[in-house]
Amino acid sequence: MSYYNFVDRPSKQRIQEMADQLHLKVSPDAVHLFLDFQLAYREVEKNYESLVASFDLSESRFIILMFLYYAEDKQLLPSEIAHKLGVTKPTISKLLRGMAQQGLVSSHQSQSDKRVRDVQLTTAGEKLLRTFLPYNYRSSSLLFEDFTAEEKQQFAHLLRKLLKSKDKIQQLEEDYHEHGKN
Amino acid sequence: MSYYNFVDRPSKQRIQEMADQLHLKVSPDAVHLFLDFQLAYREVEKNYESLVASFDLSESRFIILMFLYYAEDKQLLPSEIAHKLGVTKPTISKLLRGMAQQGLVSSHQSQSDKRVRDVQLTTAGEKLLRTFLPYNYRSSSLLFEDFTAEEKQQFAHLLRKLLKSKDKIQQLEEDYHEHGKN
DNA sequence: TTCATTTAGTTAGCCGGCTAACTAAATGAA
DNA sequence: TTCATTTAGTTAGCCGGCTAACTAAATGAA
Repeated sequence: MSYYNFVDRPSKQRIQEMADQLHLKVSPDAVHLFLDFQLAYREVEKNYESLVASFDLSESRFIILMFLYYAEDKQLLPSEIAHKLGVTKPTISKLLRGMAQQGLVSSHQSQSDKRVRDVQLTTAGEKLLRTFLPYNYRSSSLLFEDFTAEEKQQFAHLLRKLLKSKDKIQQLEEDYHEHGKN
Repeated sequence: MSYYNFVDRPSKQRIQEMADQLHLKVSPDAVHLFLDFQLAYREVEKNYESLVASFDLSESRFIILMFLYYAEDKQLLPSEIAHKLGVTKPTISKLLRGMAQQGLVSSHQSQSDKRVRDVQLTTAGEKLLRTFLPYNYRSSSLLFEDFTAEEKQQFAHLLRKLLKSKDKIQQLEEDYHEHGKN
């Protein structure tokens, strides 16, 4: 069975009804648009992750291979990779252990600092990266194939705008912690 | 420390260089735009999930409360909830067990079909839902606050277009399974 | 009426995230 | 030079996803 994220999506009417019931003066458009955004991402990402998985990779593992490929001596520290990828140390620890088992990276204790392990891209890792990369390029190209140059520009603009607004949600959360709970 | 998803993003130049190296005739724009899309979603979603977590909920738990609220007798079967939410049976099984422990739902074996458990929204569950809902509306409103009506319409249009293109990635994967592996 | 098939749900175990708590090593101020 | 502090990494255990394999009950064709 093929699962579709969030099958039962509320209609604008239902969103409006609920808002009225709660005496909220809001437009249902924004809620609906946020759901559209989430759905679009999740459906696209599901197919993208599935493509990546065909190569025995995950998106994170692929990006780690890219980081190593571009690093000096094709080598980085776990903490550097964690920072670049934007994940915590325990997460990178698990990912690298898995990639080492796959033979995509190798790691050795550093001589200069014995707390540290140098993570090295293996030839197998580089080979897999080169095999997958064309598919990665193609997937993005296909995804935006039907977009005009103007539409692509618009989309980038709207995404930037959205990204800037994310702090407002954080602000809302802080307001709740300060006042809302009482 | 505040983590930022995927800190080290490749520049268009780097994307172009790699494409040249692989002799791929692709524009780096699409790859870059896909990364923008992923980043925007993940950053927004991170803050949204954090807001939801302030109410001892996750997005999935919140949506389940909504389904139950709108259901006849405020009651559904696990399999119905799984279908509406678009997740597998094991996932819903875990979620509902957690929500029952929180006291948000209760469940009882059905008389008519003994394989089945009726999941019921509790008064505590409904109360929490009513507390959180205004924040949910506000978060979406804030997110799109700076969008003009036209921009919202454009965004919805572009997201629909993107959603339609997701099948091309699946097609690419099928092509790989058939031909690419040889 | 029986028995193979279907349906509903759970359990085990994996992945990629997280936090909390830990060990080991390096650092730097007194 | 010492020792508190910082830094690097791991382990345990949680969450929300998944697949595979299972049990129990309902169903429907012979």
